[in-house]
Amino acid sequence: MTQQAFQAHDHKSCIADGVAAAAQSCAARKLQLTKVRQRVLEILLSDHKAMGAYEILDVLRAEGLGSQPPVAYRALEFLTKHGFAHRIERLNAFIACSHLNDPHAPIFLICRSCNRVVEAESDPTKGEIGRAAQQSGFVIERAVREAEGLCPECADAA
Amino acid sequence: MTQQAFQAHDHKSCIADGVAAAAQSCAARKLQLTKVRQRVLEILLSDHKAMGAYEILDVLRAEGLGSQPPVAYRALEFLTKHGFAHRIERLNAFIACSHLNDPHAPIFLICRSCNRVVEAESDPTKGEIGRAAQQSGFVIERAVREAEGLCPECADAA
DNA sequence: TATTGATGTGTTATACTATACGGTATATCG
DNA sequence: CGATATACCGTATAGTATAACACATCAATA
Repeated sequence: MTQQAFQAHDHKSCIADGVAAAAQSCAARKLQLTKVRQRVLEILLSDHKAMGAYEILDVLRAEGLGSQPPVAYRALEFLTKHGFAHRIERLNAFIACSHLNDPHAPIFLICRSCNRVVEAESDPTKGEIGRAAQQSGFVIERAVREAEGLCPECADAA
Repeated sequence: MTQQAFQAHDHKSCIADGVAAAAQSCAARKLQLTKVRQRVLEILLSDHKAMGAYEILDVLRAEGLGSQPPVAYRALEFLTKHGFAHRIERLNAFIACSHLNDPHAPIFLICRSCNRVVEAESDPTKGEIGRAAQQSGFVIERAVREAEGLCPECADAA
């Protein structure tokens, strides 16, 4: 785990750094980080919670950047496809990536009390899923690994 | 992995055994395996694919067992709550449990080509997710572990 | 320059997934 | 029996996601 969003940290830098890293990555890969895409990334970076597509759309709409669902979904598709954001299946929601470096296979820890989400990372072909796949000759292309529970603070409070 | 649904097997017994085991388990736990609940379980057992709630509802409707979404969702809630079926988050769909014995933490291998799904099993507190949680003091209550890819047969075909 | 193709945006309409709520019936148990 | 909980059904509505078509931009190229 390279980032501990359950703990206090310099959050402003999360946004600035995230956008800067994405911009650089897009430039290097000849991808277009357009206005809407960048704004959606900023919105996702603005906290460590997962946001629904319609929640994001509400923000875009208030800013005149688009009013219909496809606007949000298209931006989210771009961001997730290129690794700048991830989809949390359990929540039908999206979150900015916290490992904007290399291709990676995220694990998410979702606090059901404060709704914060932390992204960890580890090779899915290793571990239990990989072992199960190997036993049956299954070829993994994508792995969903999400844990739901209580973050340290909420666990203490309870 | 105690069952290899990617391979040929006596499928009729999947249904019969599954229903019998569920009936027995319900009796022991004083749960009501009502007509609709049992029928939904049979439908899920009838193949090793995940089925959407509305797909199940279509069958119920054709049989006069109910016509509105809540009918299917209520039965599915019962079945998943008591471990007779599982929800596949990645697919917004449901599948019969193949380990009708003890409480367990399933792993699913989803073939994107033939849509078959196999359930494996292993303790989620161990392995990568547990390690990530432990590092941050996160308390896991439920884990989603789903791999998408190609089953042996479809991988060979490709 | 004119054409073409690829990509992005905007909008309308619709499909798919899921639950809240109100009312009735049935089971269980003191 | 009466009380409580559980299951049921249906209506209505909420929440999530995509198909399809029109228009704009830009880069490569005939």
